[in-house]
Amino acid sequence: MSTRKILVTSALPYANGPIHLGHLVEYIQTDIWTRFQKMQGHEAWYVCADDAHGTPIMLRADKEGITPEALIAKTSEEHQADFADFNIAFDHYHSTHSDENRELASDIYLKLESAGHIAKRTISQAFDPEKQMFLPDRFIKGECPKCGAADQYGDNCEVCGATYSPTELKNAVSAVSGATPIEKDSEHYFFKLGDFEAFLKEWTTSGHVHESLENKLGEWFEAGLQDWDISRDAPYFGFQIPGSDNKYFYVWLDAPVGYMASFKALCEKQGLNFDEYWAEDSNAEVVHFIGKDIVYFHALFWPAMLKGAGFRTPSKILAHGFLTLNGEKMSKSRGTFIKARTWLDHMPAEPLRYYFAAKLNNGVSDLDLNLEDFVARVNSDLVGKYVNIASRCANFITKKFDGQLTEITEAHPLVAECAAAAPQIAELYEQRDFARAVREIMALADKANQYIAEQEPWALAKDESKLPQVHDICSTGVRLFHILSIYLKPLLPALGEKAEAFLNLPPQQWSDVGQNLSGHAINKFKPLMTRVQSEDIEKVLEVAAEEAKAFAEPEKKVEATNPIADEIEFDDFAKIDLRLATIVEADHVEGADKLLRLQLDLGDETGGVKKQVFAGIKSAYDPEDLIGKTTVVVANLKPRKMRFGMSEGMVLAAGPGGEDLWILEPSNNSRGKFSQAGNRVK
RNA sequence: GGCGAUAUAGCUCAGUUGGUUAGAGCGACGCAUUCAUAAUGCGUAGGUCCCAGGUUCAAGUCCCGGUAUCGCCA
Repeated sequence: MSTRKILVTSALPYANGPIHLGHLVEYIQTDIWTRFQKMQGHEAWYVCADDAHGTPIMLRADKEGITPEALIAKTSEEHQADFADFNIAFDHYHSTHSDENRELASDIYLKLESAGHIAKRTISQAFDPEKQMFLPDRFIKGECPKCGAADQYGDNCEVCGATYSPTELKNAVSAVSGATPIEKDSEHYFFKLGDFEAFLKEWTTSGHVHESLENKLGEWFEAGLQDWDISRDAPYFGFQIPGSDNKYFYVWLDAPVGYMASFKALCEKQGLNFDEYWAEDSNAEVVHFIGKDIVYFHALFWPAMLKGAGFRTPSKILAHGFLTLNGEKMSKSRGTFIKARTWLDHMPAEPLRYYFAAKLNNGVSDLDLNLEDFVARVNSDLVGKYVNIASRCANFITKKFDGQLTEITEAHPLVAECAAAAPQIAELYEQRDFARAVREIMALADKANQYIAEQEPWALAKDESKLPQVHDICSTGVRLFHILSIYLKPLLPALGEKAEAFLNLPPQQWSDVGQNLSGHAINKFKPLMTRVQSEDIEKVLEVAAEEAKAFAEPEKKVEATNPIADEIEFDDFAKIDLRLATIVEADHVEGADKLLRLQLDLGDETGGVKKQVFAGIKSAYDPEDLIGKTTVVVANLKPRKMRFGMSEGMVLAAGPGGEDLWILEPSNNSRGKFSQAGNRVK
């Protein structure tokens, strides 16, 4: 088998927040695949970086009173600690805010520009006059133009699902300063994606992306490839575009370049040849693992950029689905948003690696973390089946045979069968069908346990003359455990190391599956892993629930502008006779700015009392809309002489004033009954 | 709203180009066993393959319509 050169990447996590379990699906998937390739003896490199640019990071740093550089340095440290503790073994972890990335992004841009793939034109965009900055869609809030829902973002409505442009939003405000955005012109730079249509059509349908994504890509082609806006105006945290005054690369332009930049840094560290992997004629493999949400960037923009700048294009874009928790989308407010660190505070990393692997295949379907299933599956498979094989054999070897294995016949049917599965399991790893690989491996573990149960070494051990048989059986069991350990090692690197320590073997490669352990001395068995406790899961969920509260509360912490009045006795309230009344007449009052004159009918219960009331609701109601409505009136208020006539009561209304004023109207009840004028309000 | 994906046992999932009686693991129940971290082995129960049409000798699988869930809309 020839040695492959493979550069592997995971999508770059954004430096604006912590790593959560959803992120980990991808990093664990990528890590398993890369570890597998390394075990095969291939030259595989796994690089990643923090995605450190863009408006959200700039604003967050501003809010925290630190520089963006300080913010991303802090985040990077946290991200790397999280990854390390999940045994994600990057060969290099970089940042898109790095010299390598600046050089590469500029280089790619300049090449695209000189080849005529960059267009410049002026567009009009929302601008925050207070902060003196252009506002991305996500930073404009207002009312949905379709359904009127309040507090919606500038791109789509979370209530009715409508999509629109920020300029259509009603009563828009800047989420940054609260100011009303204005429209402002600015020159933007565009990458002419359409120039690459023919290339991309060919590229995307020739095995570089998963076929289930071809439909989706087809849609995009059908809609027509549009120019991509790659510039942002200052202030912006990013790289200045060469040859421009105040234009910066849009974060998504330099993000994928970060893959190259991280690898470049690795090259300097390891003395590798960058061009061997990235030159146009490179025969190395470049494999990107991504989530299905960013296929557009990786399957269209990215290969087009590389092609246009004279670099090689990716070998594979591998997209996975999203993580759900107990069947539901992870949500910060519902307390199902679990950070990597929260998990690690209460649980070991490897069971999660195993569980994800057991459910990952090469498709893009979503993956559910069912916590009950997780506990049962991990304990049953790993402790009950796999570790148990070593555990039940080791004592005999240690106590009766001084830790020495016997002559193991590789021709033993079960050993032969187990070892013969190597190519098939390797192929499943290669195809990223980890779920199937896990099933195959566990089926072999079942067979090992069956074998030991049938042979009953514990029964034979009672008879001195049968000890050689016991030795054979248990040595075979250990050998089977050895093979299974190699199969599981990409998934469970830490457990694999413990297994190697027990087996007294150096770090195992895939080819060691065939290694004969005859006469080999093993070490005393120590429990390799402990069972996952559901109480620990509970703790994780409790912390997530706490965080959900903290997430929800700040919104409620508003200053009381209109505090509740002093307490009163019931008698005080009972003195007020509130009645339902029908508005029978309503008209404007000559010479009054705020008043409307209402003629009210207080209904039969009052003996048909009619009252004239002047109400200060002109700013919010037209008289004709009021006629026929039933409302609430203070019926026993002492009449008061006003300039325009007698006011014999008071209509109740709520709201701060102006257009924001609402009179009260009784609602129909659930039994379909209607209230009547004259009913007392109590 | 447009487009896409998914729907199979209590739970999590397999089911290859349509082809006998729809499978696995976990869970439940029963039995056996005690070397092993209450770990293993044998067995039993459990399914209207989301609903409704259609194609076919034959549909979990193909086609059409619907429902639900999820995602994407640069």
